Amino acid sequence: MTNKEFADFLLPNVKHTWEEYEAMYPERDLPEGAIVTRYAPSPTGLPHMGNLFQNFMSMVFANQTGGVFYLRIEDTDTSRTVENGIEKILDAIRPFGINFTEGAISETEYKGNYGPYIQTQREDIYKAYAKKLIEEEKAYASFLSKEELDEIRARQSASKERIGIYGRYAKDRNLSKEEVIDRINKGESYIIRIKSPGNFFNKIKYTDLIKGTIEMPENDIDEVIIKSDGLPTYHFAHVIDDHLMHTTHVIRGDEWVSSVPKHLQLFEILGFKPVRYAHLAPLTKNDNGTIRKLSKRLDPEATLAFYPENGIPKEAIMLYLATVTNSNFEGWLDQNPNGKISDFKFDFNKCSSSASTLYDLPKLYNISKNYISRLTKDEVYDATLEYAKVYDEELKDILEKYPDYSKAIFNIEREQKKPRKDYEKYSDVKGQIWYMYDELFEKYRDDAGYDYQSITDKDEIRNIINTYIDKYYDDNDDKDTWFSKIQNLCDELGYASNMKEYKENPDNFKGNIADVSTVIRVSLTTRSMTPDLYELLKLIGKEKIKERFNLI
RNA sequence: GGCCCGUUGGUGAAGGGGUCUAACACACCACCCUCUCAAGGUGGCAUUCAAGGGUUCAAAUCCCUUACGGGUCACCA
Repeated sequence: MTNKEFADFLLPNVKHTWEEYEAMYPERDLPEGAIVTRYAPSPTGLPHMGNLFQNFMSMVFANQTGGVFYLRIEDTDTSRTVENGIEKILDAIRPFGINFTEGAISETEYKGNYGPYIQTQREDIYKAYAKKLIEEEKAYASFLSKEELDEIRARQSASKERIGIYGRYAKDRNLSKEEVIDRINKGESYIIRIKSPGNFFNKIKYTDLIKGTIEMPENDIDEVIIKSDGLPTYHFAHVIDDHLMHTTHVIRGDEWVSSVPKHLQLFEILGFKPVRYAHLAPLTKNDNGTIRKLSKRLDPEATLAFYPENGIPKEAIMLYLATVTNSNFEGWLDQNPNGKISDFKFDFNKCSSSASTLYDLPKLYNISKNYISRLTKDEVYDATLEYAKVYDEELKDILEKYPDYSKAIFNIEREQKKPRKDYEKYSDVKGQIWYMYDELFEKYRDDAGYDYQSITDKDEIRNIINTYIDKYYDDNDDKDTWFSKIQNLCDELGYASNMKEYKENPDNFKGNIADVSTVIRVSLTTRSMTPDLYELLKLIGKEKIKERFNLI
């Protein structure tokens, strides 16, 4: 029996040869230096922040080199695959503006010339290459049962040996074809293992794009490549797919670093050009002084749904991920306030090689706050409305009822060189401006509690606001006139209209212009901290100001 | 346990033999500014790079040991 016949016997009914598959997926026609990379999740659950980060990096490196970023579904563990897993992944990623140039687009469809992009639909391909290896005597059928495997592991562990199927433990390696055929005909189940040519005492070196040069022992483990259900293991599928799809760079979590010797060996055995690896450290957080991995169970911010739910702009998240990717991005953005992420040249050398990447929510919020402050009033209005449509009906109604008025509110101290930074997320908006709308003011003013600061005497408060509205306030005043009238009010009532004078002789006055302004501010809004008072008064208008003052 | 990786201020982090008594950002503190807050301005905030040892004229940067943190050792990905 020839090797070819033997391979046919072990893996029957394979439709194409590996040469045919090579021909079906020719080299991509891309510019020099183009990076082809992918996101390759298992449809076993929802993606988390770490995945988004990985996606962000992959997309950015592919885009800036004129390359390709595609989605491949690794569903070879059929027992863990969840229903609609692909849709769930797509839905979770969609709100963030991650764009795949090719790959799976639904449970059944894909776009691109290198598909299918779902591994269970590629079974024939993996088998074709497994047959090649069997023919070349680089892979073999192994009959080790679960019990035998457990026993070997237990023995190795007891004698403090390395664990795994290698060397003398790879006992099916040299079975004769006749014996293999005989056992299969008797109904024994088998899998295909690689016949590892490696020696544990040799070192291999590889250069990780992020972690730098790493030296590790050669792989000498006879790794499984085809499981008993006929599907490939991750290791085999990775190497075949990334070769056929002409992936140049694999950006993945660093739990894979220790598998690199296996993967590199597989590339070599198959005669493929290896991909370049970039291994990402896990995202961690500082939990009361201890650094630990971000956890979907413990940390809401690990879950992608957290962001849209809280009205955190996706652009801010991208900006944050950009600074996590290359920390010099932040400085660049400072120099180029209108710069876009796509204008920045990301560099693998600038990726942190530390053992963990801190995921810092306060920092994200800071970036978000700056981002929102740079938006125009129309953009803030639109984005807030979009958020409110899904998560805050009351806010949605009020924004839709008063579009122009709302935009005028958003425009206070906005669209200028150093804009006001009020909101770090769209869910902050209502809490900051509710008092500008009569409906909300009536509803919430009692609960809000008037936050008077230094002047708390009721009669004095009434005296200040009544004098002000009757004698001084006019909707048509410009800002300077408005301010000088506030000063006049102070002079009339015995408060210092000039802060410097007040600081020099505080005893000469009942208080100062800041105290008086605060009384007006609080009486109008209930709050001691608001945007520019002049703008607020003007927007609300004399009649309504009067009504609100009468409530005091 | 074996094998890998990491450890710089309150936080993130730059820097990979001399220009480092350590960039930058966030946080914090103080003062300044014709109203509060925000913004802005000025100044402050690691004599030291996990600890110890070594190489060198010279170390945060190279080497060794220790400690701590992370990852991995499946017919899971």
